[in-house]
Amino acid sequence: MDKRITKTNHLLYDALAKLLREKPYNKITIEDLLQASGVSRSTFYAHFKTKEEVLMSITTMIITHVFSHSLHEEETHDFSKVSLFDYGHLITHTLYHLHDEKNLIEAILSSESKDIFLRDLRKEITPIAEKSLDLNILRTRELPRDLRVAEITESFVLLIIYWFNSDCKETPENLTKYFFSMNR
Amino acid sequence: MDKRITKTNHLLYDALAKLLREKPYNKITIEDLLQASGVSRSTFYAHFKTKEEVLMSITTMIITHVFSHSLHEEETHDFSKVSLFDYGHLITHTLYHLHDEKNLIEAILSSESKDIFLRDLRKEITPIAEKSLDLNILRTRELPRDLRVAEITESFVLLIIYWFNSDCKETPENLTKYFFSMNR
DNA sequence: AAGATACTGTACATATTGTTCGATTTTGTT
DNA sequence: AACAAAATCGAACAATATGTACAGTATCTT
Repeated sequence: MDKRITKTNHLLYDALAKLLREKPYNKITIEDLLQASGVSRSTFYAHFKTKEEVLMSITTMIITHVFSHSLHEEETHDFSKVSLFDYGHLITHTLYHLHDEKNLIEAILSSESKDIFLRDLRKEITPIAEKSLDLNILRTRELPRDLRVAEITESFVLLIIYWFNSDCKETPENLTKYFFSMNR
Repeated sequence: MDKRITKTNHLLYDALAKLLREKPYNKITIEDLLQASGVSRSTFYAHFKTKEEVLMSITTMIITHVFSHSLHEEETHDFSKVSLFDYGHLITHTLYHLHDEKNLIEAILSSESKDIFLRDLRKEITPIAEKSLDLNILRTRELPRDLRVAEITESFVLLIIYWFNSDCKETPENLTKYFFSMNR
């Protein structure tokens, strides 16, 4: 990948993160992004069509990083033997990775762009939740499968929101405990 | 209230609902709203500053209607005696009211405006969830209070999303059962 | 019926979006 | 080190959207 492209991307990422702390996402214009990043208009449009695409690009970057070790990617393993302990460990691990991007995630979660980020996050978590059900790691409950999957997914999302709302004070280990508290 | 204002409001509501079925919320401009509603530019700005305000106005209208009989408004009653049966009945009742606005809610939930609607919905449900915890109608679990409140609130939101996603096929009574399944 | 209030239509200033293109700088490659 | 490819810049421009102002008309309330 060309260095220049990576540089431009990060200039825009940082600019958006900075702007998100100053004003609501809806009020941020592409113009603002150009100003704050120093990237020229023509360069911007060479990469993105809208500011939503910039945000989605950030989101994808974060999620790719955070979930690089998650359950659903390790297809080669024998998951019929995954224990609750392993599973908990995976969650804890994921939370630590999320913490690496604290600044960026904080900026996103404190704005209306939050919903776009969470939408992508849910998309990533949902298949993991499905697998967890199939492997009987988490209980079925007396619910339609769709609803139960959504419930598991959302419990994780709520956890993250809670965590960042309280400035990541609690330990990932504690949060993992909460997750099981919600899903046993 | 002046008839003309009500009329203008509903012209805009209907226009937004119509547009939401045609294109994503972000792509809808005030210009579009004026075209589709037949309301003049100056009249629009006499009532609203942004299209978000129109959506919030719709949301408020729906929520006011739906929750007019809910738990947190009947302060005069003696809720130390509220039974699970009464509580379930209240949920069922609320769902029936939601169904009255099926068309509008469907349009909103199928678009990105969904998040704005759900934000207001959560704001309405949260105090009810808090009260339900205080009255021991729903269990505490081993969670920080904030997180448990969010969990209860979200279970109701998930229920609604699930319901409308499946075109409101299931009965409110069934959904109420699901709600307790998630919260016992 | 009369005064108040809301609506329309037009006009206009300003801001934002999105595209184009030639000149310049940086990069990856040999 | 030199060259070709690719990315960026900057400036200019058309098209669209936002937001305001005001004079005339229609409608409501009492």
